[in-house]
Amino acid sequence: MRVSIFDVAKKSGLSVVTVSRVLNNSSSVREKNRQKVLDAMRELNYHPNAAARSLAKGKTRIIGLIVTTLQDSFLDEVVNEVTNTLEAHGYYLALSVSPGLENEEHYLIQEDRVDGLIILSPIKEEQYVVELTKRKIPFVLIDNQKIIPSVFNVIVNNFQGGYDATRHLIELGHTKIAHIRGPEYFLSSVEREKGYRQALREAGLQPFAIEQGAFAMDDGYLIGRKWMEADRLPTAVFACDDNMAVGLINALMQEGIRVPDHVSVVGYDDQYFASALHPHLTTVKQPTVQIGRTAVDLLMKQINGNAIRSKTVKLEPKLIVRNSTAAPRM
Amino acid sequence: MRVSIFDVAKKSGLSVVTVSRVLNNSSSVREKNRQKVLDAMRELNYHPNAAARSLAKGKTRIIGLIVTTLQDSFLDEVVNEVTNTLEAHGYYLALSVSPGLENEEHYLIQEDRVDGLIILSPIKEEQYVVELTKRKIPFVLIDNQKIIPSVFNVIVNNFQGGYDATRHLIELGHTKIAHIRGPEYFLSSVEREKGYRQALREAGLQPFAIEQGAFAMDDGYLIGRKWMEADRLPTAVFACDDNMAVGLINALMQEGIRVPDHVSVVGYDDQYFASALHPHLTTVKQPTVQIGRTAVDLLMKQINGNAIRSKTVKLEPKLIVRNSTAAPRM
DNA sequence: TTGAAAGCGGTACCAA
DNA sequence: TTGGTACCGCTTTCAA
Repeated sequence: MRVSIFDVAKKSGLSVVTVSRVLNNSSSVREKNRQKVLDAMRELNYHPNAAARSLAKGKTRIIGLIVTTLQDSFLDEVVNEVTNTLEAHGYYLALSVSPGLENEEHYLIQEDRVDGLIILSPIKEEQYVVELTKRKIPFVLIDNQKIIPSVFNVIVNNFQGGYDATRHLIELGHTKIAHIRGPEYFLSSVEREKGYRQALREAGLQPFAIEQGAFAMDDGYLIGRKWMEADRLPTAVFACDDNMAVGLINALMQEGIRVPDHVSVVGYDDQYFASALHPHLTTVKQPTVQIGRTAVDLLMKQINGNAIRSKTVKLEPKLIVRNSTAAPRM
Repeated sequence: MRVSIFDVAKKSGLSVVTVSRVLNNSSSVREKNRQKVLDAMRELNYHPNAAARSLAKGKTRIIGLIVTTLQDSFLDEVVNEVTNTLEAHGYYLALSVSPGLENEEHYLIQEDRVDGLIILSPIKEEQYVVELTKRKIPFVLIDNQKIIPSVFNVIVNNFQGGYDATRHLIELGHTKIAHIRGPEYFLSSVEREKGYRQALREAGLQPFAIEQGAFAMDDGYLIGRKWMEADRLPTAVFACDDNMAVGLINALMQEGIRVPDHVSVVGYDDQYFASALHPHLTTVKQPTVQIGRTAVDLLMKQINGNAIRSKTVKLEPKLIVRNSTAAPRM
């Protein structure tokens, strides 16, 4: 038989109300009685029932985080930070992997299982926006595609990231700088490319080449091979993500073209494997900790009805210089 | 104001009981009335309250999956399979990242938020076993360290994996076969090494060298450098995981030693990056789909009180031959 | 500081 | 096939 709050009340000789107060760290419980209650709980091996608490309070103390994939270093750090920040607020994280909201039947929102939701890099964000707004579930979008002014979101300055990466190559003395961009339906890809172009323009340079891939290592690899076969290699490349950067380096090294001696390469995202491989990849790191913290912050403010300055928070990425970039050979 | 089952009852002109029946797809509701209820639900934009249902039923319909890290391709596939299999059983998955059960305060088990738990590659599994057994929460361990006969677990035949990997190298004609093993406190490491040794023994060969790493790319890299500096390279290597295998290849290629032309390398786990990099890594793949399915299966049987043959299910890994292995040069 | 009683939103039993 | 009602376990008034 399940141990309920009544059993604890009986055992401790106090009422369920007092037990409940102890459970909620309420003030106004005589210390002596609090101890009695705690003792009874321990002896009975009592654990409160989450469903009953949620029902009575109208809150679950759970925040959902919906991600589209688990294959990303980015994710790991964001999840950690979100977990920790939430904990400080007395909330728990329920992670859910879901490619999209096809049937508007996601269990987290279906029955109000969460007090709020964070949605990471959504593909079809509008669906979430519509559904969650309708259900009045507070939510925050991270790294979303379209900026909807009425919606809370945390985004990263991708233009700046592309700019900084390219600027770094220019400052090293490169002039033949190519770019491997991502799919155009990702806002981030487009912005990074804009940053690349802007940096070149300011330096009076032309793009040496611009190729396109879909964030797969093989895309970078094949582009590298193509360049080598055409015997038209840039001296520096800014790739829209680490996968393509590593793929490119892989192709070059295989043919004995050394990075960064012959070609410098900059990636984007700071994936684990990219920093672990030699040469350690120069890349642009997302401010993962800040992203996680900010998202929770925005969510808590919504839930607690606090005033909010701006619904959109834009964070800055950070160039991390490692060993895949160097001055060009003369 | 929240829309409750009473509102639906009123609107549809039926009782809450009937509404509840519709909600649970109960038989014995006149089709006409069912429609009335459904219409009312739609009009009112009604969504049942999960907490109330859980409380009344004594079940949450949620299964927790606790993982120690998100940095693993293995995980992604298992999670997908678990999600799908659970769905077929009418359950939802709540994923939680937690390094261990330090304070025995994991929210998933703290307040019976789940009907069951799957724990993936736990470090300190005893803590879970003790706590969950005490709370009578059904659970299944995946890839656990110690086999506890009284506990349900899904494990993989790591001995076989090590054996197959090594056997593959032997069959290619290699005789100078080294091994990079993992930390000895992982049962899987120990078993894979045993498989390696057994395969060699059967072929009348001696280990060419055995080094140890901690599943980091850099470990493989440094071991590779060490071998090269000592000018004592094996012609084939079986690494205990893909990270170390890739790190090793990285070191070799950097010095112009070609894989598999000069050295063949086999990894373990089939991580995404390992199969994407060139040469595509020959590796041993965990049966992720089967693992996920089996774990859910064992859990459901526990929950439903079905008879169970064996509490431990051992699955077989599978060697995947790609381009990092070839016959030795004469 | 404490407790009695009325919910929170469903489900389940029993009777109609 | 339908509905009245007790109840799931906890929190929240309100009064003492």
